[in-house]
Amino acid sequence: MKAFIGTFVNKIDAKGRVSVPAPFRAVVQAKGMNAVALYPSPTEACAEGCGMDRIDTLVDAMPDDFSPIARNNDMAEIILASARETPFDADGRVVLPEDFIAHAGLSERAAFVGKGRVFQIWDPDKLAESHAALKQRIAAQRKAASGKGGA
Amino acid sequence: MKAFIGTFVNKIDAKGRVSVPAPFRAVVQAKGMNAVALYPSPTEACAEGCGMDRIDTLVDAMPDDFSPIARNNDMAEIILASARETPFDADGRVVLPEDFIAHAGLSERAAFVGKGRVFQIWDPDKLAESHAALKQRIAAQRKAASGKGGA
DNA sequence: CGGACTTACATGGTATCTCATGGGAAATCA
DNA sequence: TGATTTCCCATGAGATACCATGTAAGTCCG
Repeated sequence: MKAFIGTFVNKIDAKGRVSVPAPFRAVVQAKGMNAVALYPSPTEACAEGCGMDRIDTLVDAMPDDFSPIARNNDMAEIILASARETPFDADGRVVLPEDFIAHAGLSERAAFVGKGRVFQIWDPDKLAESHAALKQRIAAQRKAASGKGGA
Repeated sequence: MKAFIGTFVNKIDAKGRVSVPAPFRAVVQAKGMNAVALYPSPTEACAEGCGMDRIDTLVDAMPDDFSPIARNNDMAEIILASARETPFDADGRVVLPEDFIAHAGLSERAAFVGKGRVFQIWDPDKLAESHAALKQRIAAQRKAASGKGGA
C-alpha cells in the first residue's frame, strides 16, 4: 500500500488553491479516488488530509447502533464534523477551505508533510518550529535511555 | 458509500425553509431519494436527519412479532414516533417543522453537521459550545495518555 | 559528450455553472 | 374565504472547470 512520505512546499494562490504534490496525489488516485479529505488537526496547528477511504473507517467507528449506552468516539465525531471532501481539479490542485487556512495559519505557501496513512499541511515556518521541538524530544529520549546501555 | 461529512451553515427564511447543503443532498439523492427524514435528537439539543433508508434500518430494529416477551428498543421507538419525511423542493430546500425548530433552539441560521450515516442540525451558537466541550474532552484524554511516553 | 527536445509538474488567469436565497403565484386545507 | 403550504422563477455570489504559461528534469539524438 502506497503511503504519504516526504515533504513538499507548494504555493497557495489568491483563490486558496494549491497543487497537491504529485506523489501524494498518486497515493489516492491509485485507490481510484479523485479527491482528498481535509480537516483541521484536532491537536496541532495544521490541516490534515487523507483519502476518503480513511473517512469511511471513521464512519464505521461512529456509534451506529441505537443503543442509549453507545460509547462516544470524540475524535471521529470532531473530524467528521469538520472534514471536507476536496476534489482535484484537472491539474491536481485542491481549494483549501477558508477556515482550514485560518486554523493552520497558512499564508503564501503550504508544506505537505507525509505521515504515512495521512499527511499534514503546515505553514513552513510553523513546521520548522514543530520539527525543532520534535528533535529535542528525540534527543531527550535518547539521553534518558542511555543509562540503560542502549546504543 | 457516501457519508455526511463537514459543517455547513445556511439561513432559515421566514417560511421555515432552509437549503440542505448540496453535499448532503447528494448523499441521499445518490440513493434515489428526494427527501430526508428528520427527528429531534433524543439525547442532544438539536435535530437529526438521515436518508429514509436509515429509517428502514430502525424499523427492522423494532420488535416485529406479537410475543408478549418481545424486547423493546426504546431509541428506535422514540425516533420512529417523532420522525418526519421532509421532501426537497426544486431547489433542494426543506421546511423545518415548528417543533423541531423549538427543540433545537433554532432562529436565524441552521448549522448542518455531518456525523457519517446521519447529520445534525444545530443552532450555530449551541454547536460552538458543544464542540468546545468536545475538544476539551479530547485534550483531557491526550493529557491522560501522555505519561505513557507517546510522542 | 553536449545540446535540443519532450514530458510532467506547478502556477496564473478567465469563463462557466452551481448553489443559496429571496420573492411571488398557485394550490390546498380548514 | 382566509390562512397556510407548495411550487416556480429570478438573481447574485461563490465555487469549479477550463485554458494557457512557465519551468525543471529527463531523454533522445547528434
